[in-house]
Amino acid sequence: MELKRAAEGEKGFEKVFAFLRERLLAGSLKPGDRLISERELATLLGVSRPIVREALRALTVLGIVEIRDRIGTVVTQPDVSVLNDFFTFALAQQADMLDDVMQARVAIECQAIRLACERANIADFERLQRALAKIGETIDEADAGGMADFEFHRAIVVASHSETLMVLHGSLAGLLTHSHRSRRELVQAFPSMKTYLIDDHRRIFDAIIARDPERADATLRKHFAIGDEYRRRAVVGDIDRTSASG
Amino acid sequence: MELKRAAEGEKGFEKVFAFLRERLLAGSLKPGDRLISERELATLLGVSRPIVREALRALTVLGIVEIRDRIGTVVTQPDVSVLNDFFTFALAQQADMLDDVMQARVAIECQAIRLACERANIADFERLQRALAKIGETIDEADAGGMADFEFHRAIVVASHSETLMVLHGSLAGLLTHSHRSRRELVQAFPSMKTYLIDDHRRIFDAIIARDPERADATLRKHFAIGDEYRRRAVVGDIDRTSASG
DNA sequence: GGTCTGATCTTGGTCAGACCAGTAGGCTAA
DNA sequence: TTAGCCTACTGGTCTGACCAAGATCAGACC
Repeated sequence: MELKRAAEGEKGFEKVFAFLRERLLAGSLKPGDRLISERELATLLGVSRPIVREALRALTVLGIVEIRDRIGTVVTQPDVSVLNDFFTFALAQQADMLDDVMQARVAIECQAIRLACERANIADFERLQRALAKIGETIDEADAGGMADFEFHRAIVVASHSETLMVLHGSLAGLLTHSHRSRRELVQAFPSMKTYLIDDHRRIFDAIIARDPERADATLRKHFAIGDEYRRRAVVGDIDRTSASG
Repeated sequence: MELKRAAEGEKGFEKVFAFLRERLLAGSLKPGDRLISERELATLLGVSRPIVREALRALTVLGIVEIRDRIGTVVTQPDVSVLNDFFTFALAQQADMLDDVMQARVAIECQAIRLACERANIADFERLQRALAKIGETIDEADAGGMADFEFHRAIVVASHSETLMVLHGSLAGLLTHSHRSRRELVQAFPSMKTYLIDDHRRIFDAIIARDPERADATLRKHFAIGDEYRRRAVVGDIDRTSASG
């Protein structure tokens, strides 16, 4: 049935979106490629231009393509920054999602550190070393400290040389920054956290240098656990009883 | 007279998007609320309806609102599943990345199995049990066997009760179905794989039942490693020397 | 011959008005 | 009162048009 429903049974928007998704997933549309013009796309798929624009706009907010005024629409390198939009909205109402996303972060980093132990090269070590040093230097600054912390963890993922892990980790970064920030703010209140932060990252670094995946994973996992513990105790005002860091 | 010059100076789409974002972040638009009609929104902001639709479509792909045909646009509860689109696109553009994507899958599942050890309930156990049984039943069938294999691993992630991990795993799964298939095809050629497949999954299941995260993680990790080993040896035609499974 | 300039084509950005198809709610008729 | 219809409203879409500015290339100028 349905006379106007073109070849596929999808609605206008879905049709265009599906058409583009197909090409994008199949690889016939790669980053850097320029799409055909909106008008052509419209006539090609038998829909109106506003519909095409809806689909392109959808892909834009997904960070898949970029609409350049008077130039055309080009496929972009997947850019995780768009996810900030989503996170911003989502966090505005559903703050409990943070813990859940943190699980994914732990997953990514623990796998990354294992790979890093196998694959890390001199450049990776140096990056980790720099980040480690920075953590020490900025231990008293909330903002810079959080940044240094993030850079260290990011360096771990980079050292894994796994593009996929980097993409996923980058995606979660939006949430992590919040987390890192608030964690750092605890430092001001609880001096014992300084030791935890510096020593823990040092141990993690050492494990990578030693190329010991099991130890690295375990150390990193413990690092996260202790961080959780700190935050939990901070809520109830009880801190400085975290002895089991070794 | 600068007719189309927007009051705020933003382009049409940005204006509408910003307008809605404001209300959403401020909380004056909460999940469940219904937006005013597209027409009203258009006249209210001094833009055309197609522009309003672009903005609404953008919010739709971000999972913030839902456009209901002939009903209206309502604010939805944010959920991470919208990231599925993004990840699918983003990961698809790394063509040779199958092995790399596998790393992410290992990451997700190993974290999931740890959480599963803590959080799994009876229903989860039952689902795992069913999947385990199915693996045994379909050990000689490539297609059904691959499906059963996937279901078991999926059940692990579901048992983690982490929405984020489920979403990520779901995204990766699509890219790895091929992998499952080809692995299963090895079974026909190398009988020793039957034992590996059945016993390994059994051990994984047992570890979850025992609620032992470390053992579960290690067992699952070994499971993946052995699978890799099989495939590697299959390439060079040398198989059935995989003694180092214990 | 080579370079600069400008008209023209093309592209995205937007608008206005229109029609369709269901949905919801009020109104009418039984 | 109640069943059923009618209409206003909603999203879904199309058509055709105009604008502004980058891209292109012919023709003028050096």
